[in-house]
Amino acid sequence: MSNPATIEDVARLADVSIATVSRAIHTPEKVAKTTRQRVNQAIAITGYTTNAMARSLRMGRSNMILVLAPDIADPNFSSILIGLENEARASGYGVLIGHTQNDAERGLEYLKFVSSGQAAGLVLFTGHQPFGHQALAERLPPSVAVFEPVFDSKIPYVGVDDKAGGRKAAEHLLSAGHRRIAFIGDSKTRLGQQRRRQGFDDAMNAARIAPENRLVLDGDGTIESGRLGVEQLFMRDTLPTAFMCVNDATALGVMNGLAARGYDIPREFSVIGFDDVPQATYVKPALTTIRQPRSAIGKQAMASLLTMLETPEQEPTEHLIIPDLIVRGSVSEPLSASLR
Amino acid sequence: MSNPATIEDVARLADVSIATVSRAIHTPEKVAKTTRQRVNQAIAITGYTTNAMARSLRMGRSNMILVLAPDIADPNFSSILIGLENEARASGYGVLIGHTQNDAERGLEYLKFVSSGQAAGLVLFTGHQPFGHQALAERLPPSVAVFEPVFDSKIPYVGVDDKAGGRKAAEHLLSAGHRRIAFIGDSKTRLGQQRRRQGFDDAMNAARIAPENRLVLDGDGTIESGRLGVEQLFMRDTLPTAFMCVNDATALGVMNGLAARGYDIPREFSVIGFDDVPQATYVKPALTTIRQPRSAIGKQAMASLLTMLETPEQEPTEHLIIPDLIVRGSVSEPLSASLR
DNA sequence: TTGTACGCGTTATCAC
DNA sequence: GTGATAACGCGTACAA
Repeated sequence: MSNPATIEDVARLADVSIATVSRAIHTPEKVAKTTRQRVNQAIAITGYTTNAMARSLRMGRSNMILVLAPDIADPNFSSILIGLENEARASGYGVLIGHTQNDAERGLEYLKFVSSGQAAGLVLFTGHQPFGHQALAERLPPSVAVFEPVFDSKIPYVGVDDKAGGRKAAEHLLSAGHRRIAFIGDSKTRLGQQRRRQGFDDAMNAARIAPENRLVLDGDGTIESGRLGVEQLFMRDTLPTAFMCVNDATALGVMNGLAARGYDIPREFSVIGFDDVPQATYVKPALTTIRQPRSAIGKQAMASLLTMLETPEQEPTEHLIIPDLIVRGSVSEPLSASLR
Repeated sequence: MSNPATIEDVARLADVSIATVSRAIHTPEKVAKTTRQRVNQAIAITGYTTNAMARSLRMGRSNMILVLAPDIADPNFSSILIGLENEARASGYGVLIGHTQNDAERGLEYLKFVSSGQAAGLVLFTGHQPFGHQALAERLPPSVAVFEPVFDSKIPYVGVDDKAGGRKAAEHLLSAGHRRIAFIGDSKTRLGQQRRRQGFDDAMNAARIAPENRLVLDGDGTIESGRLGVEQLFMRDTLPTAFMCVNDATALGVMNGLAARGYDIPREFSVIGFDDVPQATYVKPALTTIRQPRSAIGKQAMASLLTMLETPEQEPTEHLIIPDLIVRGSVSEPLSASLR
């Protein structure tokens, strides 16, 4: 008998019906002490564990949450994940991760997984809807987006307040005395990046910085895009005194590009990032940045998802968390100021 | 009708029995052209997708592989994962990730997942058996271990040849002229670490280095353990001229500790790591190390697992891949040699 | 070529 | 307090 024991094996051994076994497990108070004991004994002997699949099939709902991530190596991912997991586990849910690699086929596969009821809810780390059959995509289970809002959808988003964070970053640069600032990493499709850009603009407007002193460059948030931004800027007439980067990866690229040209940070150029990835502390000088409250995001996102599961009628809400500025070594006053 | 369409909805619409629908999907050649077309049309209209859960329950086998990882942020993990995924997908399997955080409760949860047939196979990234019910642990599905062999078990291991790698690293140090070398990161429980240590010993023996010139320190493979190793060594009389670290994290810690004491690498001390994590290139000087052939490991591991699934009678085999030495900037000849 | 009916392991609704 | 039994959605002998 190498097959896992079923509820029937237990029933036979305890000499009761399978109904009684099920009751003994889920509503112990409704079964007589003595029978309950017999059942428990039988369970111990057979090593019975309820078959989660059959259970979910019958109940039409599982206790697993699927987290969809395009890139598992994203330094933001793991700590958000831990927040998600801890909160889920506290409510008796388990967490499974699907790695989509930004690939439609893989997305479809996971979509089938959830649509067949093997997951009760979905956490999207992707910034877009999972691809796949139209029919499947329309029947998404309760879902939340973390880290990046889902473009063009009504999926509730839990994450950092990008606009407020962007504003904080820009203000830090301004208060250090910078007046000509480059924003690296504008985007037409990524909502989070757009919002950070908005915060930047708000701060610049409030400080009455003329538009020609705002150098805005596109970028996709990669290290390369940061390097590229530096190159593009050096081909222009006017250089900024500070770089505000849409995220830390971009900032790392910018620092890299600047270092390659022999410039000293922060003496000659100031750089500020966004996210506070682990890398930010290792680089020299350590990167001043805006910190993502990652585990708080995970915790809140899962909490939202779970309430959606328990009370489906309730309208889901966005949850924006204001981030903190982390001052390290990559920002100082502009060179021109100290020359005066 | 917001519920997903079932096979019965399709059958009704195509005016056939569910058996015919099932056949039309799985053995199209066994159903008449005209009926097949009607069925396909009905499928298209309803947006039907077969319920993977019911299917697995009926067939007693799913097409998902579960990957168990204690720490999703391990820089070694993601590229091994991609190797696993590509290979799995080529054979029609999907990959799901369970993050155990080295926690027994979580391990048990995932164990239940597989034991209820929701995953056909298991990939262990943990270095130990998943914890849980004895009964469950004994009924593990076909499994392979990657990255780190599973201690005290017969689960086949696919990974780097740690001993050969350890030997290569030591030989590199020796051929640079070092004769007093510290090994940081010995372990009594972790097989991979032990094997690297063995390779180290082999090389030292072959070079006839006296045991008193081998400084072996315990360590758990974390950055902290590297720092700690440096501290411990500096409290002794004799210092090594080179550090062979059980992995890159340890090496980073060692470099960190050395830098904190104002030493120059590689002029005053040489350091070599093992793994070749992304970090290794960013640090200064860039770390000379042994490279894990990560995606090859993932590919081979999944291939092994899949053959175990298809032909269960076959004896599983270990698969050791010889790693390459990656020479960067953290090793040079010992200071004493250049002083001569 | 197609349809009927059973079973996979549960839970829940009835009766007793 | 307990036991039959009907679902959940699917695949597949077996019968037609």
